[in-house]
Amino acid sequence: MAISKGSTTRERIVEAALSRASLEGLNALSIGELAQTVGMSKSGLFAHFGSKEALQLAVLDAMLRRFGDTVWRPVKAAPRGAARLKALFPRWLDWIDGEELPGGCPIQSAVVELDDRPGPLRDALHASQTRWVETIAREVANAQPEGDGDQFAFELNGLVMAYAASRKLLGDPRARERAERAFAGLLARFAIG
Amino acid sequence: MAISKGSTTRERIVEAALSRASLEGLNALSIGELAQTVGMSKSGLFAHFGSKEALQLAVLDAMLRRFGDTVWRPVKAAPRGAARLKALFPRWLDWIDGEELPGGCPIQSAVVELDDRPGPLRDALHASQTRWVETIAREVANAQPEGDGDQFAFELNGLVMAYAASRKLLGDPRARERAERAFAGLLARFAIG
DNA sequence: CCAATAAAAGCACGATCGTTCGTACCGTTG
DNA sequence: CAACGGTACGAACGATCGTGCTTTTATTGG
Repeated sequence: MAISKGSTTRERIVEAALSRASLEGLNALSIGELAQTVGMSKSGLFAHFGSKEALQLAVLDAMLRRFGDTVWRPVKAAPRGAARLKALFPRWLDWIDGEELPGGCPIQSAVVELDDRPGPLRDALHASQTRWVETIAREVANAQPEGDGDQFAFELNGLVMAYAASRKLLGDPRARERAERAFAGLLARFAIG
Repeated sequence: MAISKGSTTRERIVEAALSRASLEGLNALSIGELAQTVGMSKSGLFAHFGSKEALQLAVLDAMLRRFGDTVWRPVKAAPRGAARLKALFPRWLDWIDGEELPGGCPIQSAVVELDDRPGPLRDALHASQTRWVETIAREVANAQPEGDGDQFAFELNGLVMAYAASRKLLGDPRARERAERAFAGLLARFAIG
Protein backbone atom coordinates (compact mmCIF):
# COMPACT_ATOMS: atom_id res chain seq x y z
CA MET A 1 0.00 0.00 0.00
CA ALA A 2 1.28 3.43 -0.83
CA ILE A 3 -0.23 5.03 2.23
CA SER A 4 0.68 3.18 5.35
CA LYS A 5 -1.70 3.18 8.26
CA GLY A 6 0.73 5.15 10.36
CA SER A 7 0.99 8.06 8.01
CA THR A 8 -2.75 8.60 7.89
CA THR A 9 -3.08 8.57 11.66
CA ARG A 10 -0.17 10.90 11.85
CA GLU A 11 -1.98 13.24 9.55
CA ARG A 12 -5.10 12.98 11.64
CA ILE A 13 -3.09 13.88 14.70
CA VAL A 14 -1.39 16.85 13.07
CA GLU A 15 -4.71 18.00 11.72
CA ALA A 16 -6.29 18.00 15.17
CA ALA A 17 -3.22 19.62 16.66
CA LEU A 18 -3.38 22.32 14.03
CA SER A 19 -6.91 23.23 15.01
CA ARG A 20 -5.97 23.27 18.63
CA ALA A 21 -2.83 25.30 18.06
CA SER A 22 -4.73 27.90 16.10
CA LEU A 23 -6.81 28.47 19.21
CA GLU A 24 -4.35 28.11 22.04
CA GLY A 25 -0.90 28.31 20.52
CA LEU A 26 1.83 25.79 19.93
CA ASN A 27 2.99 25.65 23.50
CA ALA A 28 -0.43 24.92 24.85
CA LEU A 29 -0.61 21.69 22.88
CA SER A 30 -0.99 18.78 25.24
CA ILE A 31 -0.34 15.23 24.22
CA GLY A 32 -2.93 13.80 26.55
CA GLU A 33 -5.69 16.09 25.41
CA LEU A 34 -4.73 15.59 21.80
CA ALA A 35 -4.82 11.83 22.19
CA GLN A 36 -8.30 12.11 23.60
CA THR A 37 -9.65 14.15 20.71
CA VAL A 38 -8.23 11.80 18.07
CA GLY A 39 -9.35 8.80 20.10
CA MET A 40 -6.15 7.00 20.91
CA SER A 41 -3.77 6.52 23.79
CA LYS A 42 -1.21 9.05 24.91
CA SER A 43 1.64 6.64 24.34
CA GLY A 44 0.38 5.61 20.94
CA LEU A 45 0.22 9.18 19.82
CA PHE A 46 3.54 10.02 21.39
CA ALA A 47 5.26 7.21 19.50
CA HIS A 48 4.57 8.99 16.23
CA PHE A 49 6.78 11.91 17.16
CA GLY A 50 9.15 10.92 19.92
CA SER A 51 8.98 14.26 21.66
CA LYS A 52 6.62 17.12 22.13
CA GLU A 53 8.94 19.44 20.27
CA ALA A 54 8.90 17.16 17.24
CA LEU A 55 5.13 17.25 17.32
CA GLN A 56 5.19 21.03 17.49
CA LEU A 57 7.58 21.12 14.55
CA ALA A 58 5.26 18.90 12.55
CA VAL A 59 2.35 21.16 13.39
CA LEU A 60 4.29 24.29 12.52
CA ASP A 61 5.30 22.76 9.24
CA ALA A 62 1.72 21.80 8.50
CA MET A 63 0.43 25.27 9.20
CA LEU A 64 3.03 26.83 6.95
CA ARG A 65 2.22 24.40 4.18
CA ARG A 66 -1.44 25.07 4.58
CA PHE A 67 -0.89 28.79 4.33
CA GLY A 68 0.98 28.17 1.11
CA ASP A 69 -1.75 25.98 -0.30
CA THR A 70 -4.66 28.12 0.79
CA VAL A 71 -3.37 31.63 0.34
CA TRP A 72 -0.39 31.76 -1.93
CA ARG A 73 -0.83 28.95 -4.42
CA PRO A 74 -4.13 30.12 -5.91
CA VAL A 75 -2.70 33.60 -6.16
CA LYS A 76 0.04 32.39 -8.42
CA ALA A 77 -2.57 31.94 -11.12
CA ALA A 78 -2.72 35.72 -11.43
CA PRO A 79 -0.12 37.43 -13.59
CA ARG A 80 3.05 38.48 -11.84
CA GLY A 81 3.32 41.86 -10.22
CA ALA A 82 0.49 44.18 -9.27
CA ALA A 83 -2.24 41.72 -10.15
CA ARG A 84 -0.80 39.13 -7.86
CA LEU A 85 -0.46 41.51 -4.97
CA LYS A 86 -4.03 42.61 -5.43
CA ALA A 87 -5.19 39.03 -5.57
CA LEU A 88 -3.15 38.12 -2.52
CA PHE A 89 -4.53 40.70 -0.16
CA PRO A 90 -8.19 39.66 0.15
CA ARG A 91 -7.22 36.03 0.24
CA TRP A 92 -4.82 36.70 3.07
CA LEU A 93 -7.54 38.51 4.99
CA ASP A 94 -9.87 35.58 4.46
CA TRP A 95 -7.23 33.33 5.91
CA ILE A 96 -7.04 35.59 8.95
CA ASP A 97 -10.77 35.29 9.37
CA GLY A 98 -10.13 31.62 9.79
CA GLU A 99 -12.57 29.75 7.65
CA GLU A 100 -9.86 27.16 7.40
CA LEU A 101 -8.85 26.93 11.06
CA PRO A 102 -11.10 27.60 14.04
CA GLY A 103 -8.78 30.07 15.71
CA GLY A 104 -7.72 32.09 12.72
CA CYS A 105 -4.15 32.49 11.59
CA PRO A 106 -1.91 30.30 13.73
CA ILE A 107 1.21 31.74 12.15
CA GLN A 108 0.69 35.10 13.72
CA SER A 109 0.23 33.47 17.09
CA ALA A 110 3.40 31.51 16.49
CA VAL A 111 5.33 34.64 15.57
CA VAL A 112 4.43 36.32 18.83
CA GLU A 113 4.86 33.13 20.79
CA LEU A 114 8.27 32.25 19.45
CA ASP A 115 9.85 35.59 18.76
CA ASP A 116 11.92 35.56 21.90
CA ARG A 117 12.16 31.84 22.54
CA PRO A 118 15.20 30.34 20.83
CA GLY A 119 15.10 26.82 19.49
CA PRO A 120 14.27 24.77 16.42
CA LEU A 121 10.71 26.02 16.36
CA ARG A 122 11.80 29.61 16.21
CA ASP A 123 14.40 28.77 13.58
CA ALA A 124 11.86 27.10 11.33
CA LEU A 125 9.45 29.98 11.66
CA HIS A 126 12.21 32.50 11.08
CA ALA A 127 13.24 30.78 7.86
CA SER A 128 9.68 30.62 6.65
CA GLN A 129 8.96 34.25 7.40
CA THR A 130 12.14 35.33 5.68
CA ARG A 131 11.11 33.46 2.55
CA TRP A 132 7.68 35.01 2.74
CA VAL A 133 9.08 38.52 2.86
CA GLU A 134 11.26 37.68 -0.11
CA THR A 135 8.27 36.34 -1.98
CA ILE A 136 6.35 39.54 -1.51
CA ALA A 137 9.38 41.67 -2.31
CA ARG A 138 9.89 39.77 -5.56
CA GLU A 139 6.32 40.48 -6.55
CA VAL A 140 6.77 44.14 -5.75
CA ALA A 141 9.86 44.18 -7.92
CA ASN A 142 7.78 42.81 -10.75
CA ALA A 143 5.13 45.42 -10.24
CA GLN A 144 7.36 48.41 -9.72
CA PRO A 145 11.12 48.04 -10.26
CA GLU A 146 11.78 51.31 -8.45
CA GLY A 147 10.02 50.23 -5.27
CA ASP A 148 11.58 48.95 -2.08
CA GLY A 149 10.03 45.51 -1.87
CA ASP A 150 11.14 44.82 1.67
CA GLN A 151 9.57 48.03 2.83
CA PHE A 152 6.34 47.07 1.13
CA ALA A 153 6.41 43.65 2.71
CA PHE A 154 7.04 45.21 6.10
CA GLU A 155 4.02 47.44 5.83
CA LEU A 156 1.79 44.85 4.26
CA ASN A 157 2.54 42.46 7.07
CA GLY A 158 1.66 45.14 9.60
CA LEU A 159 -1.59 45.76 7.81
CA VAL A 160 -2.60 42.14 8.09
CA MET A 161 -1.69 42.03 11.75
CA ALA A 162 -3.68 45.17 12.41
CA TYR A 163 -6.61 43.55 10.64
CA ALA A 164 -6.36 40.48 12.81
CA ALA A 165 -6.20 42.47 16.03
CA SER A 166 -9.03 44.75 15.01
CA ARG A 167 -11.22 41.91 13.91
CA LYS A 168 -10.60 39.36 16.59
CA LEU A 169 -9.96 41.34 19.73
CA LEU A 170 -11.83 44.55 19.10
CA GLY A 171 -14.50 42.94 16.96
CA ASP A 172 -14.61 45.97 14.69
CA PRO A 173 -17.07 45.31 11.84
CA ARG A 174 -15.30 47.93 9.75
CA ALA A 175 -11.96 46.18 10.02
CA ARG A 176 -11.98 44.90 6.48
CA GLU A 177 -12.90 48.22 5.02
CA ARG A 178 -10.07 49.78 7.05
CA ALA A 179 -7.60 47.21 5.80
CA GLU A 180 -8.67 47.72 2.21
CA ARG A 181 -8.31 51.45 2.47
CA ALA A 182 -4.87 51.10 3.99
CA PHE A 183 -3.89 48.67 1.26
CA ALA A 184 -5.03 51.11 -1.39
CA GLY A 185 -2.91 53.79 0.25
CA LEU A 186 0.03 51.45 0.28
CA LEU A 187 -0.32 50.65 -3.41
CA ALA A 188 -0.61 54.31 -4.22
CA ARG A 189 2.47 55.28 -2.25
CA PHE A 190 4.48 52.60 -4.02
CA ALA A 191 3.02 53.56 -7.38
CA ILE A 192 1.69 50.06 -7.92
CA GLY A 193 -1.42 49.45 -9.88
CA MET B 1 2.39 52.78 58.35
CA ALA B 2 0.71 53.74 55.13
CA ILE B 3 2.22 50.95 53.12
CA SER B 4 1.50 47.56 54.58
CA LYS B 5 3.89 44.71 54.15
CA GLY B 6 1.42 42.73 52.12
CA SER B 7 0.95 45.37 49.48
CA THR B 8 4.67 45.70 48.85
CA THR B 9 5.20 41.97 48.43
CA ARG B 10 2.22 41.91 46.20
CA GLU B 11 3.95 44.47 44.07
CA ARG B 12 7.11 42.42 44.05
CA ILE B 13 5.12 39.43 42.88
CA VAL B 14 3.34 41.32 40.15
CA GLU B 15 6.63 42.83 39.07
CA ALA B 16 8.25 39.43 38.70
CA ALA B 17 5.16 38.05 36.98
CA LEU B 18 5.26 40.96 34.57
CA SER B 19 8.78 40.12 33.49
CA ARG B 20 7.87 36.50 33.12
CA ALA B 21 4.69 37.24 31.20
CA SER B 22 6.55 39.49 28.79
CA LEU B 23 8.64 36.48 27.87
CA GLU B 24 6.20 33.61 27.98
CA GLY B 25 2.75 35.11 27.97
CA LEU B 26 0.05 35.39 30.57
CA ASN B 27 -1.08 31.80 30.37
CA ALA B 28 2.37 30.42 30.91
CA LEU B 29 2.57 32.05 34.32
CA SER B 30 3.00 29.41 36.95
CA ILE B 31 2.42 30.04 40.62
CA GLY B 32 5.07 27.60 41.74
CA GLU B 33 7.78 29.00 39.56
CA LEU B 34 6.79 32.53 40.42
CA ALA B 35 6.96 31.77 44.11
CA GLN B 36 10.44 30.42 43.63
CA THR B 37 11.75 33.50 41.87
CA VAL B 38 10.24 35.80 44.48
CA GLY B 39 11.52 33.58 47.25
CA MET B 40 8.39 32.53 49.00
CA SER B 41 6.04 29.59 49.22
CA LYS B 42 3.41 28.73 46.66
CA SER B 43 0.61 29.03 49.19
CA GLY B 44 1.91 32.31 50.52
CA LEU B 45 1.95 33.78 47.08
CA PHE B 46 -1.36 32.26 46.16
CA ALA B 47 -3.05 33.84 49.17
CA HIS B 48 -2.43 37.29 47.70
CA PHE B 49 -4.69 36.65 44.75
CA GLY B 50 -6.99 33.75 45.50
CA SER B 51 -6.88 32.38 41.99
CA LYS B 52 -4.59 32.25 39.05
CA GLU B 53 -6.96 34.30 36.99
CA ALA B 54 -6.90 37.08 39.56
CA LEU B 55 -3.13 37.06 39.39
CA GLN B 56 -3.27 37.28 35.62
CA LEU B 57 -5.68 40.18 35.87
CA ALA B 58 -3.34 41.96 38.25
CA VAL B 59 -0.45 41.41 35.86
CA LEU B 60 -2.47 42.57 32.89
CA ASP B 61 -3.49 45.65 34.78
CA ALA B 62 0.10 46.34 35.73
CA MET B 63 1.33 46.03 32.19
CA LEU B 64 -1.32 48.39 30.92
CA ARG B 65 -0.49 50.90 33.63
CA ARG B 66 3.17 50.63 32.86
CA PHE B 67 2.53 51.26 29.20
CA GLY B 68 0.64 54.37 30.19
CA ASP B 69 3.40 55.58 32.48
CA THR B 70 6.27 54.76 30.18
CA VAL B 71 4.90 55.55 26.77
CA TRP B 72 1.91 57.79 26.92
CA ARG B 73 2.36 59.98 29.97
CA PRO B 74 5.62 61.63 28.91
CA VAL B 75 4.11 62.21 25.50
CA LYS B 76 1.35 64.31 27.00
CA ALA B 77 3.95 66.98 27.67
CA ALA B 78 4.03 67.66 23.95
CA PRO B 79 1.35 69.96 22.52
CA ARG B 80 -1.80 68.29 21.33
CA GLY B 81 -2.10 67.03 17.80
CA ALA B 82 0.69 66.36 15.35
CA ALA B 83 3.46 67.04 17.84
CA ARG B 84 2.10 64.44 20.21
CA LEU B 85 1.75 61.83 17.54
CA LYS B 86 5.30 62.44 16.44
CA ALA B 87 6.53 62.24 19.99
CA LEU B 88 4.55 59.09 20.62
CA PHE B 89 5.91 57.02 17.79
CA PRO B 90 9.60 56.66 18.72
CA ARG B 91 8.70 56.17 22.34
CA TRP B 92 6.31 53.39 21.41
CA LEU B 93 9.03 51.71 19.37
CA ASP B 94 11.40 51.96 22.31
CA TRP B 95 8.81 50.25 24.42
CA ILE B 96 8.63 47.46 21.86
CA ASP B 97 12.39 47.07 22.07
CA GLY B 98 11.79 46.25 25.68
CA GLU B 99 14.25 48.25 27.71
CA GLU B 100 11.59 48.17 30.36
CA LEU B 101 10.62 44.49 30.21
CA PRO B 102 12.88 41.61 29.20
CA GLY B 103 10.57 40.16 26.61
CA GLY B 104 9.42 43.32 24.93
CA CYS B 105 5.83 44.45 24.72
CA PRO B 106 3.65 42.08 26.70
CA ILE B 107 0.49 43.74 25.49
CA GLN B 108 0.98 42.54 21.96
CA SER B 109 1.49 39.02 23.25
CA ALA B 110 -1.64 39.38 25.29
CA VAL B 111 -3.63 40.58 22.30
CA VAL B 112 -2.72 37.51 20.28
CA GLU B 113 -3.08 35.23 23.25
CA LEU B 114 -6.49 36.43 24.32
CA ASP B 115 -8.13 37.44 21.09
CA ASP B 116 -10.15 34.27 20.82
CA ARG B 117 -10.32 33.25 24.46
CA PRO B 118 -13.36 34.77 26.17
CA GLY B 119 -13.23 35.74 29.80
CA PRO B 120 -12.41 38.60 32.14
CA LEU B 121 -8.85 38.84 30.84
CA ARG B 122 -10.00 39.35 27.33
CA ASP B 123 -12.63 41.82 28.48
CA ALA B 124 -10.09 43.92 30.33
CA LEU B 125 -7.74 43.94 27.39
CA HIS B 126 -10.54 44.73 25.00
CA ALA B 127 -11.57 47.73 27.06
CA SER B 128 -8.04 48.98 27.29
CA GLN B 129 -7.36 48.63 23.58
CA THR B 130 -10.59 50.39 22.76
CA ARG B 131 -9.58 53.31 24.94
CA TRP B 132 -6.17 53.35 23.32
CA VAL B 133 -7.63 53.58 19.84
CA GLU B 134 -9.84 56.41 21.03
CA THR B 135 -6.85 58.17 22.51
CA ILE B 136 -4.97 58.06 19.24
CA ALA B 137 -8.04 59.03 17.26
CA ARG B 138 -8.58 62.06 19.49
CA GLU B 139 -5.04 63.19 18.84
CA VAL B 140 -5.53 62.76 15.12
CA ALA B 141 -8.66 64.87 15.36
CA ASN B 142 -6.59 67.58 17.01
CA ALA B 143 -3.99 67.39 14.30
CA GLN B 144 -6.26 67.13 11.32
CA PRO B 145 -10.02 67.57 11.79
CA GLU B 146 -10.71 66.10 8.38
CA GLY B 147 -8.88 62.86 9.08
CA ASP B 148 -10.37 59.52 10.04
CA GLY B 149 -8.75 58.99 13.41
CA ASP B 150 -9.82 55.38 13.73
CA GLN B 151 -8.28 54.59 10.39
CA PHE B 152 -5.06 56.25 11.48
CA ALA B 153 -5.03 54.30 14.72
CA PHE B 154 -5.65 51.08 12.83
CA GLU B 155 -2.67 51.63 10.58
CA LEU B 156 -0.42 52.95 13.30
CA ASN B 157 -1.10 49.90 15.38
CA GLY B 158 -0.21 47.68 12.45
CA LEU B 159 3.00 49.58 11.97
CA VAL B 160 4.08 48.94 15.51
CA MET B 161 3.22 45.27 15.25
CA ALA B 162 5.18 44.98 12.04
CA TYR B 163 8.11 46.61 13.78
CA ALA B 164 7.94 44.12 16.62
CA ALA B 165 7.78 41.14 14.30
CA SER B 166 10.56 42.42 12.10
CA ARG B 167 12.80 43.25 14.99
CA LYS B 168 12.24 40.31 17.28
CA LEU B 169 11.62 37.39 14.99
CA LEU B 170 13.43 38.38 11.82
CA GLY B 171 16.09 40.39 13.60
CA ASP B 172 16.11 42.96 10.84
CA PRO B 173 18.53 45.77 11.75
CA ARG B 174 16.70 48.09 9.39
CA ALA B 175 13.39 47.58 11.16
CA ARG B 176 13.37 50.97 12.80
CA GLU B 177 14.23 52.78 9.65
CA ARG B 178 11.40 50.90 7.92
CA ALA B 179 8.96 51.83 10.64
CA GLU B 180 9.97 55.47 10.49
CA ARG B 181 9.57 55.59 6.76
CA ALA B 182 6.15 54.01 7.00
CA PHE B 183 5.15 56.44 9.72
CA ALA B 184 6.23 59.34 7.55
CA GLY B 185 4.09 57.94 4.76
CA LEU B 186 1.17 57.63 7.13
CA LEU B 187 1.48 61.21 8.31
CA ALA B 188 1.70 62.40 4.74
CA ARG B 189 -1.36 60.49 3.62
CA PHE B 190 -3.37 61.96 6.50
CA ALA B 191 -1.97 65.41 5.88
CA ILE B 192 -0.59 65.60 9.39
CA GLY B 193 2.54 67.51 9.98
C1' DC C 1 3.69 45.37 75.71
C1' DC C 2 -0.20 42.84 74.39
C1' DA C 3 -3.85 41.43 71.81
C1' DA C 4 -5.72 41.63 67.11
C1' DT C 5 -4.79 41.03 62.58
C1' DA C 6 -2.33 40.27 58.44
C1' DA C 7 1.12 37.51 55.94
C1' DA C 8 3.46 33.56 54.98
C1' DA C 9 4.52 28.77 55.51
C1' DG C 10 3.52 23.81 55.59
C1' DC C 11 1.22 20.10 53.93
C1' DA C 12 -1.78 17.65 51.13
C1' DC C 13 -5.25 16.93 47.42
C1' DG C 14 -6.45 15.34 42.72
C1' DA C 15 -5.21 16.28 38.11
C1' DT C 16 -2.31 16.56 34.32
C1' DC C 17 2.15 17.04 32.28
C1' DG C 18 5.87 14.66 28.97
C1' DT C 19 8.10 10.47 28.82
C1' DT C 20 9.48 5.47 29.22
C1' DC C 21 8.65 0.67 29.24
C1' DG C 22 6.96 -3.82 28.15
C1' DT C 23 3.69 -5.96 25.40
C1' DA C 24 0.28 -7.18 22.35
C1' DC C 25 -1.72 -7.16 17.43
C1' DC C 26 -1.11 -6.52 12.66
C1' DG C 27 0.26 -7.25 7.59
C1' DT C 28 4.26 -8.26 5.01
C1' DT C 29 8.14 -10.93 3.73
C1' DG C 30 11.25 -14.81 3.72
C1' DC D 1 4.99 -21.40 9.28
C1' DA D 2 8.32 -18.25 11.42
C1' DA D 3 10.26 -13.92 11.90
C1' DC D 4 9.69 -9.19 11.30
C1' DG D 5 8.87 -3.87 11.50
C1' DG D 6 5.24 -0.86 12.24
C1' DT D 7 1.42 0.52 15.20
C1' DA D 8 -1.01 1.04 19.24
C1' DC D 9 -1.95 -0.09 23.99
C1' DG D 10 -1.97 0.13 29.37
C1' DA D 11 0.55 1.13 33.24
C1' DA D 12 3.59 3.72 35.54
C1' DC D 13 7.35 7.25 36.32
C1' DG D 14 8.59 11.77 38.69
C1' DA D 15 7.36 16.42 38.18
C1' DT D 16 4.44 20.16 38.25
C1' DC D 17 -0.02 22.23 38.03
C1' DG D 18 -3.79 25.18 40.73
C1' DT D 19 -6.06 25.08 44.92
C1' DG D 20 -7.68 24.04 49.66
C1' DC D 21 -6.72 23.63 54.57
C1' DT D 22 -4.31 24.48 59.17
C1' DT D 23 -0.66 26.42 61.64
C1' DT D 24 3.02 29.49 62.55
C1' DT D 25 5.23 33.85 62.17
C1' DA D 26 5.27 39.10 61.56
C1' DT D 27 3.27 43.29 61.76
C1' DT D 28 0.18 46.48 63.45
C1' DG D 29 -3.00 49.57 66.54
C1' DG D 30 -4.20 50.67 71.15
